[in-house]
Amino acid sequence: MAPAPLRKDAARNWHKIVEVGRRLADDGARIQLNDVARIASVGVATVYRHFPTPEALVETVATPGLQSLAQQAERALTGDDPWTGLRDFLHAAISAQTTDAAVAAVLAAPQHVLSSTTELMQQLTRLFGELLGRAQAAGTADPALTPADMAPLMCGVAFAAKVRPATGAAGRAANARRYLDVLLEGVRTKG
Amino acid sequence: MAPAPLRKDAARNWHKIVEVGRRLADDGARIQLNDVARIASVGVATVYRHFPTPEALVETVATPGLQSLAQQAERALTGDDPWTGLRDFLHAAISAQTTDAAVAAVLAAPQHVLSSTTELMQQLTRLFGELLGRAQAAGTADPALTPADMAPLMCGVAFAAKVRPATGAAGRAANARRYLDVLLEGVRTKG
Amino acid sequence: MAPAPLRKDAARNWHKIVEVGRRLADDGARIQLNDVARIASVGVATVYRHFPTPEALVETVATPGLQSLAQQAERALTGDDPWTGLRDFLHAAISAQTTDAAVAAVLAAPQHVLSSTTELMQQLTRLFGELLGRAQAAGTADPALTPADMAPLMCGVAFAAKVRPATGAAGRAANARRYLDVLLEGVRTKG
Amino acid sequence: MAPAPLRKDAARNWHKIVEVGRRLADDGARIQLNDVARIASVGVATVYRHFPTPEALVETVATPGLQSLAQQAERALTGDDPWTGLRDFLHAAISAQTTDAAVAAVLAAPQHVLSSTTELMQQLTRLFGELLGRAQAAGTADPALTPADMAPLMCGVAFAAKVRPATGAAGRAANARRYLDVLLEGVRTKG
DNA sequence: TATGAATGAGGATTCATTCAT
DNA sequence: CATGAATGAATCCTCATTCAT
Repeated sequence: MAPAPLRKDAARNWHKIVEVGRRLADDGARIQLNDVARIASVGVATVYRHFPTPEALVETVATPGLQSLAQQAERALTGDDPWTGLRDFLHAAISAQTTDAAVAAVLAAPQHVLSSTTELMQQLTRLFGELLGRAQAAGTADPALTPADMAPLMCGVAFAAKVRPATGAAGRAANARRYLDVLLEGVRTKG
Repeated sequence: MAPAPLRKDAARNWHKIVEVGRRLADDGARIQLNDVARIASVGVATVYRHFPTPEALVETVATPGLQSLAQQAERALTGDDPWTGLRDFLHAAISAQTTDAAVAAVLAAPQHVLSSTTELMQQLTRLFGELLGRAQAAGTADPALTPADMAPLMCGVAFAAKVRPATGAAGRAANARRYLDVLLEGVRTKG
Repeated sequence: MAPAPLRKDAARNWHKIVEVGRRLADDGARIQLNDVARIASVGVATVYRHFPTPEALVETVATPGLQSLAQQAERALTGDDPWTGLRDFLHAAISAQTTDAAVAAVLAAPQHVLSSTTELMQQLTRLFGELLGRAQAAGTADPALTPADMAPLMCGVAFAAKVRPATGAAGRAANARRYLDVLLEGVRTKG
Repeated sequence: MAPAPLRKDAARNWHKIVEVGRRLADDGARIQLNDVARIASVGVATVYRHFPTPEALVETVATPGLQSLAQQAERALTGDDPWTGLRDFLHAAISAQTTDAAVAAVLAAPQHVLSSTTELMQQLTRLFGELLGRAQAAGTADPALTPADMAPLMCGVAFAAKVRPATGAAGRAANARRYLDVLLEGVRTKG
């Protein structure tokens, strides 16, 4: 989220660019670095220096959301009830994707251009795995699932909510929650 | 699937174009009418006359798959066990999406350009609804779900399988089936 | 105006095409033979066989108007007053151009593709010359003008009226008349 | 006529483009931005940035001619003899159109894309009106004419000269002058 | 002769990226 | 480092004309 140490003016530009990137990513539109530059009132080359590709910008935009997600996972791991921890975290994951299109894009991407993003995603996958593993060990989660299934499943839920016609962001978010609840019912092992 | 009655040579071109369209759609790539023309060894304008937009071609390519899906739904409705009917049909839907990228694209599209596609999708939604309704009436499916939820959920499952790294088409298909089974477990009402 | 002797069905097509050509020419739009074919519900090649180029069609459309103009010129030559004859004929020429865009196009064209049009235009130029010559001989028309000036001047008046913003065809025609009257005042030799 | 303040290299390109535009406009041909780019040895997009449409380029090319015309009109208004002022100015207007095809195009266009051109044309129409009004007040010009008639009439004269077959630019210019003289004779009120 | 599908060059425009200032 | 003009390949689409049926 924070740029490498930069001169003060460079840092200001960096922030302006990321801010605009966030706005454009939210529209779901494919980001064009030229547009970003124009809207941010910054030279194109400045954008290109900071973010060589649109993906780099998207990943940067997504970083805070992903970090917060990782923190929530770690907090969930400290709780007593494995199932509750898993469930609450997955709700957070869906909420993050619904709120922040950049997070959804990065979660669904087959690979990443920033090494920091790659690390973050590995961390996230590990945390997903631990949460799932705890629940499986407790006998409350389908043992057939693997850590690598969790992120894709979350992307699927978010995608389903995007496909489903809905009125407004709130409606879409509500659908996403419903769909996640159905899925969780399938993940949970019935006693 | 079949073109409007055409002259023999026109029909040959139509088929060549659709064939190429199917190949390109399978790659998941965004179809470019110019490429289609080149690969099909046909003039650009010929492609444009038959299919004014890429969407028109994709929908045409998807039509047989969607029709076959509709037939399977109708057959499923004739079975005795509501749950089995629903389950088998949803497996067919996932299989169709995994096999035929055009089907996946059309199912996930917010709207369609061919009136025939629109009708087909309405028919499909209706059949989805009937299958779901029968299962709900029998007390074996979550009553909170609506007919309009089914297609999005299927798109979500297919998307999840696409996001999940896998080796080969077979691996992806297997993942899709696993994910659908998890979801079905969530849809099914437990006695 | 009349086609060369044709089979009955060919003649019917010829008329349909010319009729559509007249409508399209009236819009002032550059005629496209393909559009003509579509609107006339006739094959493109049929249009091309009858009229190899748009100009051929335009000239054909203009022919009746030009012929009627020639007749009016000949009638004007039989009158007693040279000036009245010239004046009335020029009014007719302006009216023809205002009414029939094809006439205006042919009159302003540097050359023609149909030999019949070429002949008609030569005849018209000759008649222009005779009317002008009579008036000049009577001392009522500027002797500096030549027969070859008349058609261009008429085109100029029609063009001026087209440039001048006006409401509706009637307004444009009225402007054209006013402009012609001013010009005639300049042509007329004052006693 | 002058570009907005530009970087030195940008200004050089701007001038090259306008220069080529002037040459192509003189041919009377419909300007194609792509040709302009090629002939000016400049990227297409460079032309498009400076002049989004051919009209914008034509209007820019015409601007110096129109400005000079406006200056001549203002000078003509300072003279003692209203009729001489009007006459000389109209000769200048015809000469400008004959010399510079872009001027003719802009004068005849129903509307303009550059606001500067619109303003220039309004100014010109006002000056036309003042010159005409002075002559009418002095009883030497047809009171039926309005300011809005002057530009169209000048376009008509230029058009007539273009229609009239002539040898070389000089011949065409001579015809235009003759036609204007005839028209002026019609405009002038005879004592 | 009539048809209309086929052609593919041509035209307009955009966009990601580089580079001179 | 910052700027934004320049680039030109790439894309999308139309149209006049031909030719197979």
